[in-house]
Amino acid sequence: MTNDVGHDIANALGILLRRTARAKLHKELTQGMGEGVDELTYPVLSALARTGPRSAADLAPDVGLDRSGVTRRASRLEVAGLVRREPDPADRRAHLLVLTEQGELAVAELRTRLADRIMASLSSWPPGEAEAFARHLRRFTVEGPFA
Amino acid sequence: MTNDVGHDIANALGILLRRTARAKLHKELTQGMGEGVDELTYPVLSALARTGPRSAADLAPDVGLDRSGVTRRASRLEVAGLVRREPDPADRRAHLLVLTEQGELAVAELRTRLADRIMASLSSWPPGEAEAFARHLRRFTVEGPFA
DNA sequence: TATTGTTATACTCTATAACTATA
DNA sequence: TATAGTTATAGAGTATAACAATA
Repeated sequence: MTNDVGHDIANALGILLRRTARAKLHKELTQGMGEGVDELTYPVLSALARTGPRSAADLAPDVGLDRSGVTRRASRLEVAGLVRREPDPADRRAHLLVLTEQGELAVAELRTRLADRIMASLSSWPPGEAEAFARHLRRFTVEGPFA
Repeated sequence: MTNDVGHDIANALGILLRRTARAKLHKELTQGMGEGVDELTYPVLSALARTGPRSAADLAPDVGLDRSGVTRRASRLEVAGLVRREPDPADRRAHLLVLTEQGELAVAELRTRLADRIMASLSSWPPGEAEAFARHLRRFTVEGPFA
C-alpha cells in the first residue's frame, strides 16, 4: 500500500468536504418540502428518525450544535408541524423531541430522494463495486480521521 | 444492486457531511501551523497548491466562496507571508495569488499530515481494499450527487 | 451543586453592493 | 458594457451567558 493512496483519498475528501458540497446537497434535497424543512432543519429531522425521540441536549452532538442551537431549529420544525415536544417521563427537566406523523412522512421522502440520487450516480458501476464502496465508506467514517 | 446500498451510503455520507466533521478535521490539521493557517485559509492554500497561481475570481468556485471572500482570506495569508500577489501579465485588472516558498512548505506539511492520518486509519484494511476504496471514492466525487 | 430548555447578546463569517481600474 | 480586486454594509447563524425549573 503506497502513500499515494493517502493522497488520493485526501484529494477526494477535499471535494466532499467542500463548504458548498454539504449546503448544496441539502438545499437541493429539501427543495419544495415545505416551510419548515431546509438545509438547517434537515439534520435534526434525520437524527430524530435515526435514533427516535431525544432531548435537545442529547441530540446536540449528533447534529453538531449545542443545545441552544437544537432548540432553535426544533422550534422551527414544531411551528411547521413536523416535530412536537413531549415531557420526558424520566426527567421532568427535559422535553423529548418527537417526529409527528407529518414529520415521519417528510423524513421518508427525504431519505428516498437522497438514496435515489446516490443510486442514480452508481447505476453505471460494475456489478458488486457499489456494494464494496458502501462497505468501505461506512468503515471509513467509523475508523477514519474524524473520530 | 438493491436499494439498501443507496441508504447505506446515504447514512455514511450523513456522518461525513456533518457540520462539525469538516471544521474539526481542518482545525486539527492546521493546529500549530502559525498564525495565517487555519480552517478558513486552508482551502485557499490547498487549491493554490493543486492548480498553481490563480486569480481570486478564478479561485472562488474551487474554494466555495465568491471573489470577495477569497480576497479576504488571501489577504490574511499574505500578511502571514504564505501568499503573495503578482500582477497578471495577461490581464492588468487581475492579480495572481502565488504561494511563497513558506507557503509551499506549509502546504507540503498539511498534505503530509492529512495523508498520514488517512493512511493510519487504513492500516488494518485487507490488502488491496484501500486502493479500491480510493478509486471508488474518487469516482463518486466526480459522478456523485454533488455536481 | 449540576443539568434541563429557553432566550438574549456578542461574535464570526458570508454575500451583496458599491467603488475604481482595465478589457 | 463587462469584469477585475477591494472594501463597507447587512444579513444569517452560532456559541456564550444568563435565567428559572428540576435532579
